[in-house]
Formats: sequence, structure tokens, C-alpha cells
Amino acid sequence: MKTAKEHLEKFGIRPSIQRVAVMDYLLKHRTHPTVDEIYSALAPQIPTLSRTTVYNTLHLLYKHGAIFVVVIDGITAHFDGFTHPHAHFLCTECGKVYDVELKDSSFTNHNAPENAAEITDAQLYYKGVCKECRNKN
Amino acid sequence: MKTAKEHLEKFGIRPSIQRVAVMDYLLKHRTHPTVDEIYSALAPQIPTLSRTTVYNTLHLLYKHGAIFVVVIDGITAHFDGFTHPHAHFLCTECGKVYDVELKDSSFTNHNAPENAAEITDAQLYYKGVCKECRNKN
DNA sequence: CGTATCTTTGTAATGAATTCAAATATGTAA
DNA sequence: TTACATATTTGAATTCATTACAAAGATACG
Repeated sequence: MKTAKEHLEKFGIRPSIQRVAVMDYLLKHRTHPTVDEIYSALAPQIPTLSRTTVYNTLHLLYKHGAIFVVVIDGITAHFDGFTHPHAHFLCTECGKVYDVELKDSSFTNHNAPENAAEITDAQLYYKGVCKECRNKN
Repeated sequence: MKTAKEHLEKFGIRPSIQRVAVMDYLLKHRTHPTVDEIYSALAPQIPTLSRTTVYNTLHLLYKHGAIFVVVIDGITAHFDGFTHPHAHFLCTECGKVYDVELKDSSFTNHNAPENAAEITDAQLYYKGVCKECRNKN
């Protein structure tokens, strides 16, 4: 696996300590963390870290295509360092966001909006109940 | 076109004045309005109308499958009274949300999440710049 | 008519996200 | 190295969509 620093440089982003830490966290934690989860995890290592920096960094990473932003629950943004085409599944019971492998990823092109001059992002979301939650009841 | 009242009854929702007004607005305005747009449009006709009622009503309609909720810009929810399968396209310049006709709508089944016990919703979002905005520059 | 239930209302609270200006760090040229 | 411009980080204050909640009002049903 490429290091976070290499990742950033690949996307033309200057690798500051904070940026490397955020990128590294996203590469190592495929759990679609929120800003607060990222901030809380990194704050002990970087005591001066500010929430604003986490926001700034995530915006920057997104703008350069280094991460996905997953706004699936309508409340909080989740972040994903895995940028190969894939969909997401939100379990509305436990709130977890799962990756969904695409067996057919050609649909995004087939269905592209006619009145679009440019498409920068395409996301496929599922909502429902995951098997773990269903088995609990 | 079916009336808003008939629509609500079809989905098992009691047609109060406020609910009919919201449903009617969504059926007649295919612009994916926000809560505030709906509230502002209806407040003159229903002077006692509360924003909370609009929220309550939209939640209820969504729960009964009478409308779509489109959270595409990550900030504000947009509402859609047209519930046949279709995708959405957000122009990041003007903020408009467009309907996207699906030429191939079978992808949702093909790509359904493996660890889902139940799927309640599937949404396909595009982001980019619409032709009108591109032509302005 | 009376009571239980459903619906609406408005205020207050929540909390994710943004704004902004000051402080700090980094890169570059002399 | 030093000096200066630029880039980045920080934290406090603010914004604003959404939710919580309890009281008021409307509706259904015996």
C-alpha cells in the first residue's frame, strides 16, 4: 500500500503533517469516518489540531479527487479514502456505512444527465438494514 | 394527473389541509424544493403554517413512500413528488437539481449490497455543471 | 356530547459546517 | 543565513438546517 504522503503528492497536494495524518487515517480505516471521528482519533497525536483544519483538509482532498465524500444519512458527511468506483450502503439501524462492490459500473455512463456540460462526481447510495442488525432482532 | 388528496390516500396518509398543500406543491413543482421554499410558498395561503409542520409532513410522506428525499448537496434536503425510478443531477454552480431519466434502471438490482437484509431506498446522484451555467461563462 | 387520539404550532435547543482574522509554518530569492 | 511572500493552521464566533418538546387545536368515534 502506498503511503499517505505518496498519495497526497500523486494528487498534487503538499503533504503537511496534518494532511498526511488525515490521509493516513482514511487509508487505514475503511469505516467511512465523520469529521469528528477523524478529529478525535488524531487529536492525541497532534495536540494543536483544530477541527477547522480537518474540515479544510477534507475539502482539499475531495477537490483534488483524493477522497470520496459520502453524504448518505442526510446529516453528517462521511469520508472515504478508497476512490475506485464503488457504491455505499447505509444501515439505518446501526448507522454504519458499508462499501458496495459494483458488478456493473457502466450504468453511470449509460445514464449520464443530458443537460450536463461536465460531470465531476457520481454516487450510488443504498439504504436499508444490514444482516447483523436484522439478526439481532 | 391525480389530485394531491388522492395521492395521500393511496399511500395511507390522512389528508389534512397542510398535508394536501405540501403534496400538491410537490406534484405541481418539479423543481426539488427545499423545506424553506415549500414553507415560503404555502405560508401566504395557510397563515398559521409552521415550519415544523412542513418538516413533519415531509418525513411522513417519505416514510410512506409518497416522495423522494434528495440530499445531494450535503447541506439541505430537497424533496421530489415524482417517485418513479430516476436519478438526480446537481449543478454545483447554480445549485439546481435536475431529474435524470434512467435508460438502464436495472443496475440497482445488479449491484445490491450483499450484506443487506433489506433495501428501502436506492439513489443515484450526479454532480457537475449544467449546460446553461457553462454557456454563461 | 365527551373523551381519546391525531395533528399542528412555536419556541428552544442541537450540532454540523462555515467564516474570518490572527498566528504559525514553509518556500524562495538575495 | 536572513528577509519576505505565500501557504497553512488555529480557534472563536457565527450560521443555519434540523430536531425536540410540550402546549394548543382539530378530528374521530363511542
